[in-house]
Amino acid sequence: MLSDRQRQILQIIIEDYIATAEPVGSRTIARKYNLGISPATIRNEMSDLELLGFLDQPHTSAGRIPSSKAYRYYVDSLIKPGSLTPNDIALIDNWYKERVRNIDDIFQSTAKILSRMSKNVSLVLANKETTSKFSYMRFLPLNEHQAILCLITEDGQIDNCVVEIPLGMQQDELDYLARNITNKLHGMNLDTIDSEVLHDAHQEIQGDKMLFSSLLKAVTQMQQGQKKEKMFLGGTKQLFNQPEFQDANRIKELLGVLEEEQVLKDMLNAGTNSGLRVTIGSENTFTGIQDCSMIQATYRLNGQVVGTLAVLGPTRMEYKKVISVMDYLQKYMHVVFNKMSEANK
Amino acid sequence: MLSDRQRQILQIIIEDYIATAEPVGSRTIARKYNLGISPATIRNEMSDLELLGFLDQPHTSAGRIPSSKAYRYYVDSLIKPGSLTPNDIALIDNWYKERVRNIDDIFQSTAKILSRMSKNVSLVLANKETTSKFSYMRFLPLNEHQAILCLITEDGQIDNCVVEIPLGMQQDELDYLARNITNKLHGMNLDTIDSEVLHDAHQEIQGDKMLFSSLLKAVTQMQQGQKKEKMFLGGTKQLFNQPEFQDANRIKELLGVLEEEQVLKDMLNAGTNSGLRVTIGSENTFTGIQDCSMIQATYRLNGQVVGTLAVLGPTRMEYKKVISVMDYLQKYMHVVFNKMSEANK
DNA sequence: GTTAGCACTCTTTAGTGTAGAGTGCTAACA
DNA sequence: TGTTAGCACTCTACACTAAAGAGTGCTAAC
Repeated sequence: MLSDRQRQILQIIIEDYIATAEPVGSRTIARKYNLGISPATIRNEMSDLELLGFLDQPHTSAGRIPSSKAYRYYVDSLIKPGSLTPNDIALIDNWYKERVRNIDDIFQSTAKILSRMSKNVSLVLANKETTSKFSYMRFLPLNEHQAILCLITEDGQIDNCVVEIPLGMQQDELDYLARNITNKLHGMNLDTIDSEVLHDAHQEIQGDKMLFSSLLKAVTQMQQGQKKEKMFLGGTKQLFNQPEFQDANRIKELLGVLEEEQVLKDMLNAGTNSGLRVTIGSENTFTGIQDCSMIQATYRLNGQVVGTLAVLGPTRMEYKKVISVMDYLQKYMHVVFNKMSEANK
Repeated sequence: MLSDRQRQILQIIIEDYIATAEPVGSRTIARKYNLGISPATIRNEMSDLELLGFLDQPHTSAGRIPSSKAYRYYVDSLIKPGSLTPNDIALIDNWYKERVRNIDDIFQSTAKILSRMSKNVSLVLANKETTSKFSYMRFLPLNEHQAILCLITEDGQIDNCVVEIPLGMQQDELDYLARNITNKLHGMNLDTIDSEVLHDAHQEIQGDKMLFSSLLKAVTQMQQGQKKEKMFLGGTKQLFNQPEFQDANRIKELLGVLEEEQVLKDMLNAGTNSGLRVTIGSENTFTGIQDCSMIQATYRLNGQVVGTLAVLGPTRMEYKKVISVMDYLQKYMHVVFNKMSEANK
């Protein structure tokens, strides 16, 4: 529906605006880019593009800036999948080598490098929703009155809580008890164990309420530990170097959004189905970021969603670059994760 | 060294400026406060106070604002220990009742209420530096190749790591090993155990490097877990509602400071010796907050520093109110902590 | 010692003029 | 019919000016 020339002009305007943050005028285009047509012709095309809703004009004597519709068209139809420069690739590779010790480090490092390369805020959500299977339990002695109740899953996770020993109960009785309960629960998915399932165990404990509630507490604690979502933010300061966020009130508003961890989580979880998701300006349903764009990608391991990466910035964002970076990071995380699980074997 | 009248005028200027954030002029004072003297007299006194270094003048035709020296004098000599309003007390009491489940909740809640009542940023540093004594270790079975190494301290803390079982070694051999090492280490302060101390243990393991390094790893992991300082921030957004922080660049600078967790920790740890510490404006040695004041208090339990509370804001701070709030919170945390350890008994 | 009076200083706000950038329209051209 | 040169027009940004307002410092009188 757009002519080749219109597409060309639109792309130039978008990319020039992304680079300079200044409205783009017809003369600028004619001067900077060699299209072989005069400013007047460009003006006519721009006028048409504005009617079609692709361009906005801040005021009569300013150049044009791209509308949300233009960015959408740009992302969907104009961008060709680019690749990173060798420099960028080397930067990322070294980045991880120096920093990664455990899983949290991976997410943390990813947040940092992502914000650094995108010059915007990065959000990394670690979904630790893994469903492990219950293996066995033990009471480790502590003192006369207390013991440590340990739950162990088949994949080697362990959780514990301190319990009161019923008066007069000996360690061998506790061991017996642990064995019996273990027999009942062994091999069960951790998240299917609830107070009802534990009811059988209750009989083992012969109605000792304290012991039972401790057991329940340890189980739910472990379940929650598994479900935990962790959010890593990077580059808040950088975001406020963007020329669109130089106003104190705007900064405060954005800070408000970034402080609400739950809102951020909701935002990231809203688009976990597709591979890569770009939400542009007014497409955002969350208040406070309607002049922002967000690019997010989920990262899966063995089919399970392990994390979500996202970059949040002004609609005037380097979509091409950010998308390439996220693409690469997605692949890279795979490698890093595999290395890590190798190391744990 | 100051006359009664000078003290009175100084106090009025400070408190008026704290309340309004506007330079205070001689006519304003004469109009608002009934001192029985004319603006001209007040002007003379103000002139003297300026010479003495207590007042500054932004420009010739503006009123006066208090200098750091004035705030210092105010805090040291003019403030009378005030008490909170019943409203405030009720607010705090309810605040904790609703929110506190575990230790981290206490710190988190404290940060929130502190920032809310001070209208500035609150910092709460939880020093978890407790030195527990090593009790015993165990190898819990996991699978043919791996076991879970558990370290238990006398106060019931437990830490673990997954270790490779040397080829062909049986569980009873592991148990034997654990018993022997336990005999050597039992009762030792956790932080005195290092690779040298573990050398004896090394002989027990008969030179198995893997096992030894796992043991070392578990011990250091546990030591680090003990040392962990945790920082809770509250009310960043509120700080930027203060009229002195309405400039985008100033906001960015402050954000930079608040993002540097290590700097904040150093700031808080710098004044842990005294009970209550007020650092005013240029007294601050950390860059970026030289127009800020910080009020901090350490919270001790059984003589050990458990946490540090602090409020960071512009030098124009409601010292009186903040000091009372921190006073109260300090006492209140004591109560909450005791309740918590009661519950754990 | 206190105070009224007054000149002086400085900020703030509104208003004016100008340069510069960019557009839209029209008429001429290929 | 598409393209372009030319020109009037619009709007912003910036500099400059003027006037109002707040507050001081000084002096002379009480």
